[in-house]
Amino acid sequence: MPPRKSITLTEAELRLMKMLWVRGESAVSELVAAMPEGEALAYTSVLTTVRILEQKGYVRHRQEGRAFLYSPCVEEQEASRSEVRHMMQRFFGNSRERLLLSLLGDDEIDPEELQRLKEAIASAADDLNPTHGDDAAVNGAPGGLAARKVAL
Amino acid sequence: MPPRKSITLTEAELRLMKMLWVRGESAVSELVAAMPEGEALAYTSVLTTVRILEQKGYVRHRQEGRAFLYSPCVEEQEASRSEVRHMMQRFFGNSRERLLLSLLGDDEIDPEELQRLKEAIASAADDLNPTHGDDAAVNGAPGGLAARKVAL
DNA sequence: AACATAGTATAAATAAATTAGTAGGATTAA
DNA sequence: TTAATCCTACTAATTTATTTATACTATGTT
Repeated sequence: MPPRKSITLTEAELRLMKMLWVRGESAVSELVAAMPEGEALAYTSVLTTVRILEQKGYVRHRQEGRAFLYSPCVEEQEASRSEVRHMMQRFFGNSRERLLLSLLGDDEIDPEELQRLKEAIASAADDLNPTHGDDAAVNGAPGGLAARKVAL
Repeated sequence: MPPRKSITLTEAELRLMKMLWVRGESAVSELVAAMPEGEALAYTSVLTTVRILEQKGYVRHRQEGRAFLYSPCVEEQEASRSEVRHMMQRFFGNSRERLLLSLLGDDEIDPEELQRLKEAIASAADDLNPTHGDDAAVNGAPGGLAARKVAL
C-alpha cells in the first residue's frame, strides 16, 4: 500500500500558507511576486499548490473580476496546534505531558531559557480560561481540523 | 524541483523504529513476525525500510550467521526531540516558548490536565541539571542528529 | 476584428515513500 | 549430490508531492 495523502501541511503547502497568513487574501500572481528571492516559482506551480490547500480546507477563494483571490480559512495558531497534536500522537503516545517534558529536557536548552519558560508557563497558566468544548477531545487527526473549521 | 528526501522519520520508518526500540536487536524475519495483526508486511518490504533507516543513521546491523541483526543507534528520546525541533522550526520560528504556549493554550485541554502539567513542569525544572554542551546549539536539522550519533 | 494580455484548467514529468516480486547465494536436509 | 530452505540484493509498481509547460478563455487594445 503506497503512501497515504498527507493530512498535515507539506513543505510547499506550509510555505504558501505562511505567505497567506502574513498577506491575507491574495491573488495567485501576487503570491508569485511575493516569493522570496532565489526560490521563485512558476505561476502554475503556486496555483496547483493553492488548489490542494483548498481541497484540504486550509484556504478558500472568491472571484474578483477574472482572478481568484485566495484567503486562509485556518489560522496559523490552529494549523500549528493540529501539527503539534499530530506529532504528539506519533511520538508521545498522545500525552501532552510527555511532549512537554521532552521539550524541557532537551540538552541544548540553557538555564536562562529554562527560567524564561518557567515564568512564561506560570503566567500563561493563569490566563488560560478553561472554557473547552466537550466534543472530540481525543483525536487531533484530520477530524480535529475539520471540526474546527466549522467553529471558525 | 521534486520533493527532497525526508530528514525526519516517515510513517513506515517510525513504525519499524518503535518495534526496534521495544524489541532491541532484531532480525528482519523477527520484525516481520512481530508485525501487528492486520498490518502484516512482506519480508522484502521490511528489509527495504530498515535499509533506508540504516542509510539515515537510525539503525546499524551486524551479521550473525547468515542473517543481519538490526539494532537502533538513535534512542527514542533523541529521535523524538529531533522531531520536536523540526516542527519548532517549521511552525514556531524555532522558539521553544511559542511551542510551549501553543501546547498549553490548546482549547481541548481540560483544567485538571493543565494543573497536572504545571506540577510536572515545576518538578521537572528543578531536576534538570543545566549541564549542556556548547556545540551546535541552534540547528536541530539533520546535523543535530548526526552530531548526536557521534556522542552516543 | 485581430491581437496581445492575464488568468484558470489540464496534463505531465520527476523524485520520494511504500510495498512487494523475483533472482541468487549459502546452509541444511534427504 | 540434489533439493529445500532461508536470507539478502535487485527490480519494479503504485501513490503522493513538487514543479512546470501547454492549452484554453476572457478581457482589453489597436
